[in-house]
Amino acid sequence: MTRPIALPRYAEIQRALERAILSGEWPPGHRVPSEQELTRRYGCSRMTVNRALTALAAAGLIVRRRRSGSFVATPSSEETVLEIHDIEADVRRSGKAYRFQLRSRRERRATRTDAARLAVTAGTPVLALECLHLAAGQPLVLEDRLINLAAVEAARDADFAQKPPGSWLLAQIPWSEAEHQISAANADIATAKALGIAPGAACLLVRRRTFQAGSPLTQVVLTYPGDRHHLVARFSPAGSVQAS
Amino acid sequence: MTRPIALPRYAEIQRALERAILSGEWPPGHRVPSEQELTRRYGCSRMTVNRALTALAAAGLIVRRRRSGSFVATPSSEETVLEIHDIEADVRRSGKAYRFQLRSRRERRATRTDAARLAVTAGTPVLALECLHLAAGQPLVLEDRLINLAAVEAARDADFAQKPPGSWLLAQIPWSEAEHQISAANADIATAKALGIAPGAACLLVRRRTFQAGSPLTQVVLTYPGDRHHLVARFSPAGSVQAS
DNA sequence: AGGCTCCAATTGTCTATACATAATGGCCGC
DNA sequence: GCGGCCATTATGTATAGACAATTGGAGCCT
Repeated sequence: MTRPIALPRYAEIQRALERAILSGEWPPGHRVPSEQELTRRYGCSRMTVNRALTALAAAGLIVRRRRSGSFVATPSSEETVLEIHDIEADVRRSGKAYRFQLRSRRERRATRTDAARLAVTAGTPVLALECLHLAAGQPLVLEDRLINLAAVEAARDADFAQKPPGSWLLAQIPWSEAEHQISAANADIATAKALGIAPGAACLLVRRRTFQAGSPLTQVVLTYPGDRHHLVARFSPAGSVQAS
Repeated sequence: MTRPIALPRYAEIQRALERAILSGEWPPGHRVPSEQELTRRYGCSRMTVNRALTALAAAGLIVRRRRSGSFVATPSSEETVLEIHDIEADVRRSGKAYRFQLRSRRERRATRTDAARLAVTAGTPVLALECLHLAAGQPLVLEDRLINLAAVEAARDADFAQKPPGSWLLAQIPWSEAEHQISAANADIATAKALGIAPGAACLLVRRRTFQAGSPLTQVVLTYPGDRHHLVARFSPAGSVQAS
């Protein structure tokens, strides 16, 4: 059992705000509590709160304006490699209708393949989900997810037919580390059929593993039609302040 | 006229150290002066110095170790989406033989297509290069590059048959901002032939534009065989990149 | 109404200080 | 020598306080 290690307070604050933003609880434009308010709420000094907010601003999650306050940033319409986004919130934000299909749900003990995908030992209880996200009625991305039930027990009882597992996880489970692998592959028959593209069409694969204090939480493979989607990353040499 | 705005002191320190590192004056492993020392040198408090060093550490330029001090980081051998990468150095680091072919070199005034790719006005002098990087004798990536000769005049006389343009640019030209777009596409006939893969095979496309103070320097499209290559990004919640 | 000034809220930066934490390198006992 | 203990050093986090810069909005004047 991994006891929650005491994070530094600034990190804790940062996490809390981050979750509210990424989960969609605070939509773009929503006003983040002022430093004063957070200082009171978390019982710490303003410098500590400031450090958390400054980091969030550097990460592009919030925008800060003197006298006005801090506001949740409106994400660019393109998906950013550097962040974990809630697909549902993303689609709705872009003004399109969102729909979601749970195509399969299987609870089992990890096979050797599962074990390799999730970085757990074989036999660990896992939940395998396959779903399809649709934007404006058109297939957007195929999600093939494994959840480590040993680490996320609540997932066993969650109703993933109603709420996409990504949204649920983002809202429920804090994570400390993530890893993306991005590659390309030709769509196989099943994938092509699900996404409504030609078999063999190039797809963009985003493989993501998320960890909490070193133990794996979930692994997901997102398959995007290659011609309809791209990822974007914008950055400066040393992560210095961006002039927007 | 933009008069030099007085940067905050932490930013000034950060930039000074950054320059020493990026210019190679301080090689990887070189010990950065301690906070004490910098405090004395810049005549400011330790918190201010600490802020600069913390930012550099977050950006992965330095590594900090208690009791030992701060050291210039050795660039990671992992290919990270977040960094601009010298393909030659990377291949050699992985122990494979590196070879490089300049397939074409054309100097011209920007066509409308060029202008759109590079974000310059049509008519600007540009250099168009196409090259192939090989690792262990096998085609690794196809590079299709445009260089803005108005911004990088020295490129006109550089011998890109000897040194890959990416390496040359990285060594010569400082950049302030970059943008990645990652997508997937099926290989067309020419691409397939160059990379030695089947026509229609899925390829990973990395489109990168680099800027200096707002003006575009270069645009490059890297085409990787989708099955042989992937990009990796490791990060923590707020987007602070972890150097592992 | 329209325009002006001024106040106050909020963020941005900086300082001085304090204590926690990690780890190197030497001291000491054997 | 050798092994373990410990002082020292450097970073990591946190605090309280201060002043600067920006700007939304209230209130005032015309």
